[in-house]
Amino acid sequence: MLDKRKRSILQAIVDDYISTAEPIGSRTIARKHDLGVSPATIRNEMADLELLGYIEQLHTSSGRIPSAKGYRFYVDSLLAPTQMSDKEIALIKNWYQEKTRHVEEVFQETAKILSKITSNISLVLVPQVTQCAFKYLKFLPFDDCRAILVVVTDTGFVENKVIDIPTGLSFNDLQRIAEHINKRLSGLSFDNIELSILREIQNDMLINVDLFETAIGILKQALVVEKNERLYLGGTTQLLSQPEFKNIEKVKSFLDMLEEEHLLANILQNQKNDGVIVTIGDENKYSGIQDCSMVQATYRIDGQVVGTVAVLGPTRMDYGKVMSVLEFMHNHLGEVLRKYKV
Amino acid sequence: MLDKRKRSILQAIVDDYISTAEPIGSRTIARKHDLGVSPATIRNEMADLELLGYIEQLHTSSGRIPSAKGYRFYVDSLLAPTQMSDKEIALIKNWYQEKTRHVEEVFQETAKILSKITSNISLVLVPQVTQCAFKYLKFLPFDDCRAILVVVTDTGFVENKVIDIPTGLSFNDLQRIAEHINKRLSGLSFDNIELSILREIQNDMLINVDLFETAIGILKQALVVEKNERLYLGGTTQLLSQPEFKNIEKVKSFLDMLEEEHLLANILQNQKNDGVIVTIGDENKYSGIQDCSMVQATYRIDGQVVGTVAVLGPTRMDYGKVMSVLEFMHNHLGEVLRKYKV
DNA sequence: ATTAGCACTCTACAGAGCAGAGTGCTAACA
DNA sequence: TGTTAGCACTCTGCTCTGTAGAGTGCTAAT
Repeated sequence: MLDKRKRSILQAIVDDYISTAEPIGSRTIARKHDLGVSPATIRNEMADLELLGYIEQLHTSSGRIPSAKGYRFYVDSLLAPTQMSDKEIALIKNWYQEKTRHVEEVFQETAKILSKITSNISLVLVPQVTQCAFKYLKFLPFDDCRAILVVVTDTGFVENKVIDIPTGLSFNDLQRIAEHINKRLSGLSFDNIELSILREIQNDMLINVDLFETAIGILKQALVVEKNERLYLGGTTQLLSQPEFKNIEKVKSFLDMLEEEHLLANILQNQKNDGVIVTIGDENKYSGIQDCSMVQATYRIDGQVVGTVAVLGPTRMDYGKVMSVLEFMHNHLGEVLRKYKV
Repeated sequence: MLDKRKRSILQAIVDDYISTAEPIGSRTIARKHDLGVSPATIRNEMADLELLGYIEQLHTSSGRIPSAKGYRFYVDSLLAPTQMSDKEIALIKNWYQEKTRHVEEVFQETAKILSKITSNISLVLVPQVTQCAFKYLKFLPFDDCRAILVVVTDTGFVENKVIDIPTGLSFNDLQRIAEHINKRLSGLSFDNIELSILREIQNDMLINVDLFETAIGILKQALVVEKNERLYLGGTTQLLSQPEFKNIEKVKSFLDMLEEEHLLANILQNQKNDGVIVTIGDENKYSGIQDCSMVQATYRIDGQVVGTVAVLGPTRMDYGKVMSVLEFMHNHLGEVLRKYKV
């Protein structure tokens, strides 16, 4: 365990580096932070800290910057848990009120809010429909050869698709099929709708196999659609403001990486604990972001975890601020979704 | 009118500059293009071309680059109209087939295709629902206090929203309201649905003013939703590959500008002619893109222009390629939309 | 244990010098 | 008269050099 002075010095280094992005020297610390000791003493302490692996040097005569281990210690032991100010909270609530009418907009605006406040990239993982329960589906008339299929979940997600009516089927047939399916599937989560159940329904109905396949195909298609586009990204342009992305090549490869949406979605999905989690540098499993840090938080509807929000940025990020914002989202995003959507 | 040799030289300059992004000197032209004259002669011709305003010099001893006027002449008189190769066309068609299931995806993938092929930013302006005709609306049950409103247009757009059932109204009341509205509005374009008609309906129905206001409010809300998000952007990261955006500040201000979506949407909407249009440099009205060029093209469904696609990039863009791709979209996007959507 | 002093190291920046590419002008040539 | 070779000139971009500034580690004194 570090003694008090070492902790103060480490804290000074991390704080300063986060705000200036410049390596910190012993004189700077002595000047800015009143530790009551001379730069020389600080130098000795810094040499110790470097030996212990908490800070690093870019070259022999440069100041020190925090290592991943240093950030980790800072986040775990030095950072006083802060809350967002009432003013900021009011601002966010107002933002939601003004800009969101649709569910999708809540996710999108959440991504915008997060990136705006933290000046970093934000990710919002949308609840997967497969975790919701099927409520009913319904066919609406469109014209002689087409109909509109509407699928409704218990959480109020509504998905629709214009479909061709299979030849040989009347609109009434479709309605009968819908009724049957609804009777059997209503209340089941999409994850639990297995082919076996669908087969049963088919037997019950004694209808032509082909027609049934078509109907199920349509249902599946609607589900596929819902699965897509379930990750909202925000603030990719914020990158350009960060000094670590002065190099345009770096920006490019990073943005290309971001387009591999499913990878990011996987990372977010794998969060086990409920709450705010910080992953620093090479603690990240996914190599594309090993020189970045990610702070993520789950959010819940009716007490159940349905999705994750996250902020991704250079390891040199304002952990205090980012964590407080995500803490807020962790506690309140469910409420917002509830209020605006369903 | 320029004589043949001047035209060849101008063409050489534009072609080379488009592919290398470097100013072109007289020797380079003599070497690469077999014009049968010495660099000195070319120098004289270039001096003339500069005087006439077709080319420019960055500093006294640099090579020449095309001016806006030069590009204009190139596009109008030097560029042989090219068509996309069969291979490319097959590639695009295949892309649509694999990646698009939903209408929205057609727009999104169109943006991706355009930016990928042209290495520039692409814009896809989605048909506004207000140009379509209202077909019908329908309420679907959700729970005791909420219902789902579905609005259907004649082109197959379906919009839905979960709404609170106004207190005092039963689900049956909603259905009666829907029937009435459908009877009166079906077939009208959204642009033509004026408040006056809505008032008439209200009188017909002899229902409580408040309730009616609520119903109309809901309808309007659905329309507002449809109006949003009608511009798809693609390939913003392509910018970073262009040498004119080496400067990171430039990239940043440009991306910020792009976020003002409505401005871009306006530019695209104002296209009067049906077909492919090229706007070079300061021919652009909107100052944010006056050092860029934009190539835009309308697309049609059933012969009627419903939207615009465009490619935006530095004036130094491959006009031949961009124009051929947009020509293709002009002719075929309607088909694709028709095939995949309705 | 702390600190002042000192020699040393590394970066960032500015200026000098040079090679390379390009130009305009002039005079010679077909 | 149109074309060309030759030449002096200009501007950029690169490398090299020197210097100021910040920072370090070590040593010896407090």
